[in-house]
Amino acid sequence: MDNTDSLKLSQQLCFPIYSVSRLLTKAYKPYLDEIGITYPQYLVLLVLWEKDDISIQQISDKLLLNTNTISPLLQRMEKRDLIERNRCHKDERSVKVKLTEKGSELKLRAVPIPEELLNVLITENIRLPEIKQLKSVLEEWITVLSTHESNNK
Amino acid sequence: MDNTDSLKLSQQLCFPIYSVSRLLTKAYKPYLDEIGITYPQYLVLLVLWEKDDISIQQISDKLLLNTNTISPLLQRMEKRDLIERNRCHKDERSVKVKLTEKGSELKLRAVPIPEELLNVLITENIRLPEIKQLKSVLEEWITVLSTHESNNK
DNA sequence: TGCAACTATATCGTGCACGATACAAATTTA
DNA sequence: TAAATTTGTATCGTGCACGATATAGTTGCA
Repeated sequence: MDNTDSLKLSQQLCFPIYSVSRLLTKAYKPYLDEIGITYPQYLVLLVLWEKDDISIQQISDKLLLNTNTISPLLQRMEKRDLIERNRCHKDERSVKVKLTEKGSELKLRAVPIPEELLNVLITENIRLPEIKQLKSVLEEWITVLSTHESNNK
Repeated sequence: MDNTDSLKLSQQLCFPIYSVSRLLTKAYKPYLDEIGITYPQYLVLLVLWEKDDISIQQISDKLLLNTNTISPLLQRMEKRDLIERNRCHKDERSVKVKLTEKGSELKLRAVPIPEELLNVLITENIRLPEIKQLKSVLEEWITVLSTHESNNK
Protein backbone atom coordinates (compact mmCIF):
# COMPACT_ATOMS: atom_id res chain seq x y z
CA MET A 1 0.00 0.00 0.00
CA ASP A 2 1.79 3.11 -1.21
CA ASN A 3 0.95 6.65 -0.16
CA THR A 4 -1.27 7.20 -3.21
CA ASP A 5 -3.73 4.45 -2.29
CA SER A 6 -5.91 7.12 -0.73
CA LEU A 7 -6.56 8.37 -4.28
CA LYS A 8 -8.17 5.14 -5.47
CA LEU A 9 -11.72 5.76 -6.60
CA SER A 10 -12.93 2.93 -4.39
CA GLN A 11 -11.42 4.69 -1.37
CA GLN A 12 -13.24 7.92 -1.99
CA LEU A 13 -15.93 9.11 0.31
CA CYS A 14 -17.30 11.66 -2.12
CA PHE A 15 -17.90 9.39 -5.07
CA PRO A 16 -20.65 7.17 -3.60
CA ILE A 17 -22.57 10.20 -2.39
CA TYR A 18 -22.25 11.95 -5.72
CA SER A 19 -23.34 8.82 -7.58
CA VAL A 20 -26.24 7.97 -5.30
CA SER A 21 -27.47 11.53 -5.59
CA ARG A 22 -27.48 11.35 -9.38
CA LEU A 23 -28.98 7.86 -9.48
CA LEU A 24 -31.73 8.83 -7.04
CA THR A 25 -32.61 11.88 -9.11
CA LYS A 26 -32.79 9.59 -12.13
CA ALA A 27 -35.03 7.20 -10.23
CA TYR A 28 -37.42 10.08 -9.51
CA LYS A 29 -37.50 11.13 -13.15
CA PRO A 30 -40.26 8.83 -14.49
CA TYR A 31 -42.60 9.87 -11.66
CA LEU A 32 -41.83 13.57 -12.03
CA ASP A 33 -42.07 13.40 -15.83
CA GLU A 34 -45.61 12.23 -15.35
CA ILE A 35 -46.56 15.44 -13.55
CA GLY A 36 -44.31 17.56 -15.78
CA ILE A 37 -41.70 18.87 -13.35
CA THR A 38 -37.97 18.43 -12.76
CA TYR A 39 -36.36 17.28 -9.54
CA PRO A 40 -35.27 20.75 -8.29
CA GLN A 41 -38.75 22.06 -9.18
CA TYR A 42 -40.19 19.21 -7.08
CA LEU A 43 -38.09 20.40 -4.14
CA VAL A 44 -39.44 23.94 -4.52
CA LEU A 45 -42.98 22.58 -4.63
CA LEU A 46 -42.37 20.49 -1.49
CA VAL A 47 -41.45 23.71 0.29
CA LEU A 48 -44.46 25.64 -1.04
CA TRP A 49 -46.93 22.83 -0.38
CA GLU A 50 -45.82 22.97 3.23
CA LYS A 51 -45.87 26.79 3.50
CA ASP A 52 -47.15 28.94 0.67
CA ASP A 53 -46.59 32.62 -0.10
CA ILE A 54 -42.99 32.92 1.08
CA SER A 55 -40.00 34.85 -0.22
CA ILE A 56 -37.28 33.59 -2.53
CA GLN A 57 -34.84 33.99 0.34
CA GLN A 58 -36.91 31.65 2.50
CA ILE A 59 -36.95 29.02 -0.25
CA SER A 60 -33.22 29.46 -0.65
CA ASP A 61 -32.67 28.91 3.08
CA LYS A 62 -34.77 25.77 3.22
CA LEU A 63 -33.26 24.15 0.13
CA LEU A 64 -29.69 25.34 0.80
CA LEU A 65 -29.61 26.62 -2.76
CA ASN A 66 -28.29 30.04 -3.77
CA THR A 67 -30.85 32.53 -5.01
CA ASN A 68 -29.01 32.72 -8.32
CA THR A 69 -29.98 29.08 -8.84
CA ILE A 70 -33.54 29.48 -7.62
CA SER A 71 -34.33 32.72 -9.44
CA PRO A 72 -34.29 31.30 -12.99
CA LEU A 73 -35.81 28.05 -11.70
CA LEU A 74 -38.80 30.01 -10.41
CA GLN A 75 -39.02 31.92 -13.68
CA ARG A 76 -39.39 28.63 -15.53
CA MET A 77 -41.98 27.48 -13.01
CA GLU A 78 -43.92 30.71 -13.50
CA LYS A 79 -43.90 30.19 -17.28
CA ARG A 80 -45.44 26.76 -16.68
CA ASP A 81 -48.09 28.34 -14.50
CA LEU A 82 -47.09 26.48 -11.36
CA ILE A 83 -46.39 29.60 -9.27
CA GLU A 84 -46.83 33.38 -9.22
CA ARG A 85 -44.12 35.90 -8.32
CA ASN A 86 -44.98 39.29 -6.84
CA ARG A 87 -42.95 42.02 -5.17
CA CYS A 88 -43.67 42.26 -1.47
CA HIS A 89 -45.40 45.53 -0.48
CA LYS A 90 -43.71 45.80 2.88
CA ASP A 91 -40.26 45.30 1.43
CA GLU A 92 -40.00 46.07 -2.26
CA ARG A 93 -36.67 44.23 -2.54
CA SER A 94 -38.34 40.96 -1.69
CA VAL A 95 -40.34 38.69 -4.04
CA LYS A 96 -43.17 36.58 -2.67
CA VAL A 97 -43.79 33.20 -4.34
CA LYS A 98 -47.30 31.76 -4.34
CA LEU A 99 -48.71 28.53 -5.75
CA THR A 100 -51.22 28.80 -8.58
CA GLU A 101 -54.23 26.52 -8.58
CA LYS A 102 -52.36 24.24 -10.97
CA GLY A 103 -49.36 24.18 -8.63
CA SER A 104 -51.54 23.39 -5.61
CA GLU A 105 -53.35 20.60 -7.39
CA LEU A 106 -50.13 18.81 -8.26
CA LYS A 107 -49.73 18.02 -4.56
CA LEU A 108 -52.34 15.28 -4.65
CA ARG A 109 -50.67 13.67 -7.64
CA ALA A 110 -47.29 13.83 -5.86
CA VAL A 111 -48.43 12.07 -2.69
CA PRO A 112 -47.64 8.52 -3.89
CA ILE A 113 -44.14 9.42 -5.16
CA PRO A 114 -42.09 9.06 -1.95
CA GLU A 115 -43.54 5.63 -1.29
CA GLU A 116 -42.87 4.47 -4.85
CA LEU A 117 -39.26 5.53 -4.46
CA LEU A 118 -38.91 3.67 -1.18
CA ASN A 119 -40.15 0.56 -2.93
CA VAL A 120 -37.41 0.93 -5.50
CA LEU A 121 -34.78 1.14 -2.77
CA ILE A 122 -36.00 -1.43 -0.28
CA THR A 123 -34.49 -4.85 -1.04
CA GLU A 124 -33.02 -7.75 0.93
CA ASN A 125 -29.95 -5.67 1.68
CA ILE A 126 -31.62 -2.31 2.32
CA ARG A 127 -34.39 -2.11 4.89
CA LEU A 128 -36.44 0.78 6.20
CA PRO A 129 -34.67 1.25 9.58
CA GLU A 130 -31.36 1.37 7.73
CA ILE A 131 -32.69 4.06 5.40
CA LYS A 132 -33.97 6.13 8.30
CA GLN A 133 -30.67 5.83 10.09
CA LEU A 134 -28.78 6.92 7.00
CA LYS A 135 -31.08 9.90 6.63
CA SER A 136 -30.29 11.08 10.15
CA VAL A 137 -26.55 10.63 9.61
CA LEU A 138 -26.73 12.71 6.44
CA GLU A 139 -28.63 15.41 8.28
CA GLU A 140 -25.78 15.62 10.74
CA TRP A 141 -23.39 16.00 7.81
CA ILE A 142 -25.47 18.82 6.40
CA THR A 143 -25.09 20.67 9.69
CA VAL A 144 -21.33 20.21 9.70
CA LEU A 145 -20.84 21.01 6.01
CA SER A 146 -23.07 24.05 5.91
CA THR A 147 -21.45 25.44 9.06
CA HIS A 148 -18.04 24.82 7.54
CA GLU A 149 -19.15 26.53 4.36
CA SER A 150 -20.40 29.65 6.09
CA ASN A 151 -17.15 29.79 8.09
CA ASN A 152 -15.28 30.18 4.83
CA LYS A 153 -17.24 33.18 3.68
CA MET B 1 -50.89 13.62 10.62
CA ASP B 2 -52.72 13.81 7.32
CA ASN B 3 -51.90 11.76 4.27
CA THR B 4 -49.70 14.49 2.81
CA ASP B 5 -47.19 14.44 5.66
CA SER B 6 -45.04 12.21 3.51
CA LEU B 7 -44.47 15.26 1.30
CA LYS B 8 -42.83 17.34 4.03
CA LEU B 9 -39.30 18.29 3.06
CA SER B 10 -38.03 16.97 6.38
CA GLN B 11 -39.52 13.57 5.56
CA GLN B 12 -37.74 13.27 2.26
CA LEU B 13 -35.03 10.76 1.74
CA CYS B 14 -33.74 12.37 -1.42
CA PHE B 15 -33.14 15.85 -0.09
CA PRO B 16 -30.35 15.11 2.42
CA ILE B 17 -28.45 13.10 -0.18
CA TYR B 18 -28.83 15.79 -2.78
CA SER B 19 -27.72 18.49 -0.33
CA VAL B 20 -24.78 16.56 1.09
CA SER B 21 -23.60 15.84 -2.42
CA ARG B 22 -23.65 19.52 -3.32
CA LEU B 23 -22.11 20.62 -0.03
CA LEU B 24 -19.34 18.04 -0.30
CA THR B 25 -18.52 19.18 -3.83
CA LYS B 26 -18.36 22.72 -2.49
CA ALA B 27 -16.07 21.60 0.32
CA TYR B 28 -13.69 20.11 -2.28
CA LYS B 29 -13.67 23.31 -4.31
CA PRO B 30 -10.92 25.28 -2.54
CA TYR B 31 -8.54 22.31 -2.76
CA LEU B 32 -9.37 21.62 -6.41
CA ASP B 33 -9.18 25.29 -7.33
CA GLU B 34 -5.62 25.21 -6.10
CA ILE B 35 -4.68 22.59 -8.70
CA GLY B 36 -6.98 24.10 -11.32
CA ILE B 37 -9.58 21.37 -11.84
CA THR B 38 -13.29 20.88 -11.21
CA TYR B 39 -14.84 18.08 -9.16
CA PRO B 40 -15.94 15.91 -12.12
CA GLN B 41 -12.50 16.43 -13.68
CA TYR B 42 -11.00 15.25 -10.39
CA LEU B 43 -13.07 12.06 -10.66
CA VAL B 44 -11.76 11.44 -14.18
CA LEU B 45 -8.21 11.97 -12.96
CA LEU B 46 -8.75 9.54 -10.06
CA VAL B 47 -9.68 6.91 -12.63
CA LEU B 48 -6.71 7.69 -14.88
CA TRP B 49 -4.20 7.87 -12.03
CA GLU B 50 -5.25 4.36 -11.14
CA LYS B 51 -5.25 3.01 -14.71
CA ASP B 52 -4.03 5.12 -17.60
CA ASP B 53 -4.64 4.82 -21.35
CA ILE B 54 -8.22 3.56 -21.24
CA SER B 55 -11.24 4.22 -23.42
CA ILE B 56 -13.99 6.78 -22.84
CA GLN B 57 -16.39 3.88 -22.37
CA GLN B 58 -14.27 2.48 -19.54
CA ILE B 59 -14.24 5.87 -17.80
CA SER B 60 -17.98 6.08 -18.28
CA ASP B 61 -18.47 2.64 -16.69
CA LYS B 62 -16.33 3.43 -13.67
CA LEU B 63 -17.89 6.84 -12.96
CA LEU B 64 -21.45 5.82 -13.88
CA LEU B 65 -21.60 8.88 -16.12
CA ASN B 66 -22.97 8.85 -19.66
CA THR B 67 -20.45 9.37 -22.42
CA ASN B 68 -22.35 12.47 -23.52
CA THR B 69 -21.34 14.00 -20.20
CA ILE B 70 -17.77 12.77 -20.29
CA SER B 71 -17.03 13.60 -23.92
CA PRO B 72 -17.11 17.40 -23.54
CA LEU B 73 -15.54 17.12 -20.10
CA LEU B 74 -12.55 15.35 -21.66
CA GLN B 75 -12.39 17.94 -24.42
CA ARG B 76 -12.03 20.66 -21.79
CA MET B 77 -9.39 18.60 -20.01
CA GLU B 78 -7.48 18.18 -23.26
CA LYS B 79 -7.56 21.94 -23.83
CA ARG B 80 -6.00 22.36 -20.41
CA ASP B 81 -3.31 19.86 -21.34
CA LEU B 82 -4.25 17.35 -18.64
CA ILE B 83 -4.94 14.47 -21.05
CA GLU B 84 -4.54 13.36 -24.66
CA ARG B 85 -7.26 11.76 -26.77
CA ASN B 86 -6.41 9.39 -29.62
CA ARG B 87 -8.46 7.01 -31.72
CA CYS B 88 -7.69 3.38 -30.96
CA HIS B 89 -5.97 1.58 -33.84
CA LYS B 90 -7.61 -1.77 -33.17
CA ASP B 91 -11.09 -0.27 -33.06
CA GLU B 92 -11.41 3.07 -34.77
CA ARG B 93 -14.74 3.76 -33.03
CA SER B 94 -13.00 3.87 -29.68
CA VAL B 95 -11.01 6.81 -28.21
CA LYS B 96 -8.15 6.14 -25.82
CA VAL B 97 -7.52 8.68 -23.08
CA LYS B 98 -3.99 9.15 -21.75
CA LEU B 99 -2.56 11.43 -19.06
CA THR B 100 -0.10 14.09 -20.15
CA GLU B 101 2.94 14.77 -18.01
CA LYS B 102 1.06 17.68 -16.46
CA GLY B 103 -1.90 15.42 -15.71
CA SER B 104 0.32 12.78 -14.12
CA GLU B 105 2.15 15.30 -11.99
CA LEU B 106 -1.08 16.59 -10.47
CA LYS B 107 -1.42 13.27 -8.66
CA LEU B 108 1.22 14.17 -6.11
CA ARG B 109 -0.46 17.47 -5.37
CA ALA B 110 -3.80 15.67 -4.98
CA VAL B 111 -2.61 13.14 -2.39
CA PRO B 112 -3.38 15.30 0.67
CA ILE B 113 -6.90 16.22 -0.50
CA PRO B 114 -8.91 13.21 0.78
CA GLU B 115 -7.41 13.57 4.24
CA GLU B 116 -8.12 17.30 4.35
CA LEU B 117 -11.73 16.58 3.50
CA LEU B 118 -12.01 13.96 6.22
CA ASN B 119 -10.76 16.55 8.69
CA VAL B 120 -13.55 18.86 7.65
CA LEU B 121 -16.14 16.15 8.27
CA ILE B 122 -14.86 14.51 11.41
CA THR B 123 -16.34 16.19 14.49
CA GLU B 124 -17.74 15.09 17.84
CA ASN B 125 -20.83 13.76 16.12
CA ILE B 126 -19.20 12.21 13.07
CA ARG B 127 -16.39 9.71 13.55
CA LEU B 128 -14.34 7.66 11.12
CA PRO B 129 -16.07 4.28 11.66
CA GLU B 130 -19.41 5.96 11.07
CA ILE B 131 -18.15 7.46 7.80
CA LYS B 132 -16.84 4.09 6.63
CA GLN B 133 -20.11 2.42 7.45
CA LEU B 134 -22.06 5.06 5.58
CA LYS B 135 -19.80 4.59 2.58
CA SER B 136 -20.56 0.89 2.44
CA VAL B 137 -24.30 1.50 2.78
CA LEU B 138 -24.19 3.95 -0.11
CA GLU B 139 -22.28 1.45 -2.22
CA GLU B 140 -25.11 -1.02 -1.69
CA TRP B 141 -27.55 1.67 -2.84
CA ILE B 142 -25.49 2.24 -5.98
CA THR B 143 -25.85 -1.43 -6.81
CA VAL B 144 -29.61 -1.34 -6.32
CA LEU B 145 -30.16 1.95 -8.11
CA SER B 146 -27.95 1.23 -11.10
CA THR B 147 -29.55 -2.19 -11.53
CA HIS B 148 -32.98 -0.60 -11.31
CA GLU B 149 -31.92 1.98 -13.87
CA SER B 150 -30.68 -0.56 -16.39
CA ASN B 151 -33.91 -2.54 -15.94
CA ASN B 152 -35.83 0.48 -17.17
CA LYS B 153 -33.92 0.79 -20.44
C1' DT C 1 -20.57 -10.91 -49.61
C1' DG C 2 -24.07 -7.72 -48.47
C1' DC C 3 -26.74 -5.61 -45.24
C1' DA C 4 -28.98 -5.20 -40.78
C1' DA C 5 -27.95 -4.63 -36.04
C1' DC C 6 -24.89 -3.02 -32.75
C1' DT C 7 -21.22 -0.15 -30.56
C1' DA C 8 -18.42 4.02 -29.40
C1' DT C 9 -18.35 8.66 -29.55
C1' DA C 10 -20.00 13.28 -30.63
C1' DT C 11 -23.42 17.00 -30.91
C1' DC C 12 -27.54 19.52 -29.59
C1' DG C 13 -30.92 21.42 -26.47
C1' DT C 14 -32.59 22.12 -21.80
C1' DG C 15 -32.07 22.72 -17.01
C1' DC C 16 -29.59 23.13 -13.19
C1' DA C 17 -25.46 24.93 -9.78
C1' DC C 18 -22.70 28.53 -8.59
C1' DG C 19 -19.09 32.36 -8.51
C1' DA C 20 -18.99 37.04 -9.87
C1' DT C 21 -21.24 41.11 -10.65
C1' DA C 22 -24.98 44.58 -10.82
C1' DC C 23 -28.51 47.17 -8.78
C1' DA C 24 -32.30 48.93 -6.23
C1' DA C 25 -34.43 49.12 -1.73
C1' DA C 26 -33.79 49.18 3.12
C1' DT C 27 -31.10 49.88 7.18
C1' DT C 28 -27.45 51.69 9.89
C1' DT C 29 -24.53 55.14 11.25
C1' DA C 30 -21.99 59.25 11.49
C1' DT D 1 -30.57 63.37 6.95
C1' DA D 2 -26.74 62.21 3.90
C1' DA D 3 -23.52 58.62 3.18
C1' DA D 4 -22.04 53.95 3.87
C1' DT D 5 -23.42 49.36 4.44
C1' DT D 6 -26.41 45.57 4.08
C1' DT D 7 -30.04 42.86 1.96
C1' DG D 8 -32.86 40.62 -1.76
C1' DT D 9 -33.01 39.51 -6.55
C1' DA D 10 -31.48 39.28 -11.09
C1' DT D 11 -28.09 38.54 -14.75
C1' DC D 12 -23.96 36.60 -16.88
C1' DG D 13 -20.58 33.09 -17.86
C1' DT D 14 -18.85 28.41 -17.24
C1' DG D 15 -19.32 23.66 -16.43
C1' DC D 16 -21.76 19.84 -15.72
C1' DA D 17 -25.85 16.04 -16.44
C1' DC D 18 -28.61 13.84 -19.52
C1' DG D 19 -32.26 12.63 -23.14
C1' DA D 20 -32.42 12.61 -28.02
C1' DT D 21 -30.24 12.23 -32.18
C1' DA D 22 -26.46 11.62 -35.57
C1' DT D 23 -22.61 9.19 -37.50
C1' DA D 24 -18.82 6.31 -38.41
C1' DG D 25 -16.90 1.93 -37.56
C1' DT D 26 -17.64 -3.08 -36.45
C1' DT D 27 -19.92 -7.43 -36.16
C1' DG D 28 -23.12 -11.03 -37.20
C1' DC D 29 -25.57 -13.66 -40.15
C1' DA D 30 -28.59 -14.92 -44.18
